[in-house]
Amino acid sequence: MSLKFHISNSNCCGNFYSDKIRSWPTPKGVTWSPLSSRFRVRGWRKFASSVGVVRLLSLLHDTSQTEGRDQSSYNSIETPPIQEVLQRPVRVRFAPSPTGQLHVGGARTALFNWLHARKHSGIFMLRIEDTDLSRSTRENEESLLRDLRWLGLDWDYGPEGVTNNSNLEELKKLGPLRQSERGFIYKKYVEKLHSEGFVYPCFCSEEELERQRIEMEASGQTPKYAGTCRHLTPTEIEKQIAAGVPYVFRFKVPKDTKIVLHDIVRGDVVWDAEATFGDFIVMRSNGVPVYNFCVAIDDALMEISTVIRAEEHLTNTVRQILVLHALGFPLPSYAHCSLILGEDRTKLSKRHGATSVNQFRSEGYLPEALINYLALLGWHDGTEQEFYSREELTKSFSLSRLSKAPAVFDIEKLRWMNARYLRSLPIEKLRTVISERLKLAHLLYSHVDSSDSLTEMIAEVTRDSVELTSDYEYQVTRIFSYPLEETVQSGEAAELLTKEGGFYELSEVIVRSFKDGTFPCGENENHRVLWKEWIKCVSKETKRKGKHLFHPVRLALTGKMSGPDVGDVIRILSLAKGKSDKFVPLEQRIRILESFLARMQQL
RNA sequence: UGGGAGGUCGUCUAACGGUAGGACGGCGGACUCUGGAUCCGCUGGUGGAGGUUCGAGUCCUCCCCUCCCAGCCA
Repeated sequence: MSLKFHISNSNCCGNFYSDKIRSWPTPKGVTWSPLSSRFRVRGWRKFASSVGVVRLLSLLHDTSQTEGRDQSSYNSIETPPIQEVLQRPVRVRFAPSPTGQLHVGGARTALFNWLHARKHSGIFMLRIEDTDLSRSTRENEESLLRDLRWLGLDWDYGPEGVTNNSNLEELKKLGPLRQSERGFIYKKYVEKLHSEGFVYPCFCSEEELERQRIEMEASGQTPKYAGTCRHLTPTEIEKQIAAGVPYVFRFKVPKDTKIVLHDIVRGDVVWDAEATFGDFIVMRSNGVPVYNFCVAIDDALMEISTVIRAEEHLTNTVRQILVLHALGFPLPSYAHCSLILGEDRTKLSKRHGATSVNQFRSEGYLPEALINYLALLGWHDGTEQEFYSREELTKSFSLSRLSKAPAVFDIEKLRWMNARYLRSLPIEKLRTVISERLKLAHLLYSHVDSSDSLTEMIAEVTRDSVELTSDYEYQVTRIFSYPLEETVQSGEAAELLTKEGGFYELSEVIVRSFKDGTFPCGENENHRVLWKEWIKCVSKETKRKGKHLFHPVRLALTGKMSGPDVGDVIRILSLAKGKSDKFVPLEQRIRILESFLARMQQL
């Protein structure tokens, strides 16, 4: 299908704005106070409903709407039936705004788009929506791209304006998909809409609009543009322009127009255009077009088959459909995915703690685990499967199985899933991860190879006690340390320090065994066997077993009350020689233990 | 407030109108030591009220609650 690129550029509207579009100055920062905080009139509705007023009012409203109106004059703009769209070649996009880091909500939207494209051998594009110049940065854009790559969500075409796939060369005609560089395109379409009477210049100042809003709220009305400039005569318009009054372009929201959306996730949704929005701005006074306009244009030019995005944009679809329809573009289909919420059931944001993909990476989550978790948040394939490889996801994914209800982000479950992924990692991969992490934390000399027996041993010993890759730092630091004094002073070992506790008795045995060379120091390849034998001998000699044997031995040799198998710790200490300077070697531990015993004897 | 979308264990989710099931968490037990490992067990839910039906999470009506849009943000 070929899309319209033709622009009617000549016949009207002169140079009203052509000069403005050239430069995109930084608009002043606007602080937005949410409407909810401006509306404090909660009480009356409760009261009214109790006496049935609301119902009565709504009935009156309904009659007034239909009364004396020619039903046939009611227009309907409808998105194509879902079945029909599913026949089209798949072209989807992820369109983030570089106003911050990629968060998990965005990542999930990107994932769903990616899965849909890959499943149907379609095209997945990345478009940067940076029309808010004051909040968008190149750093954010770069971090966005890096995070998507880390997640393995590769795009076929994007802001770079290049493609590796020779079959997709035609995409290059779109130009780079970065909205701040596409002003000239949007400008043409504003001109077209103006010449055809779909948009009009509005000279109301921001202060004036704010005043109107406050007034409307005060009188209990829904704040909406009053249409002050809608019916200005050409003479009045020229006069204002001549006087240098700044102006925006507003879209004339039509009367009696029904917007019908066949949403793949939400089903059929219907709005009355006029009841939903006042005339909305498509181009700011500084010549920069706004989100709802750019999205519509770009989705059309990119020939997007299905817009897959978050539910927060559901109502925005009305404005976008109006723009598309006015320009004669075919409508895409839409799939509005439910939102990800924080624990308090509000939209996930920074105050909910870790929410950005970047944070999850640095905290030691694996991309596969994050992908798996996000896919299952609001989607399932009807089976009870919980673990999906990327290929399995691609195979099973279906937009029609997306959940309508929003989902609370549960970091506990993500941790659990990450742990499962980490533990099932092949040993070679695990060793690489471990040695990278440990070197970064200076727990391992940088020259040590990841295939070293030390990393292998660490991988094996800590396998079941890590959930995040960053846990290796903590685990190894613990294994390397010998905090005997601290543990004793904390009082948690009090029981072991009594006569029955056995700490002194077993410490004596250990020191003696170390001195006469019968102690398994971890040098031997067969260390585990030797260690078991040694434990057995000690058990026989001291007539202790179970926790009465292991607890005191653990304390004496590791200085801690818990940790991995003590024999394995001894082996790690031996293997660490010459590979790290952050550990307390066995010999030193014995010395510390000896002096501790001596001190205790004096008391 | 107007328009729109939602509501099944604490959380994520299943259930042609036919036994409310699984997973995370929590709790308990087992593993001749520890446990953030593993295995086993337990816990706990259809927002509310009516109605239709032999039978309702599912269909109907009303109510309640949550979220989204209502900006020269996206």
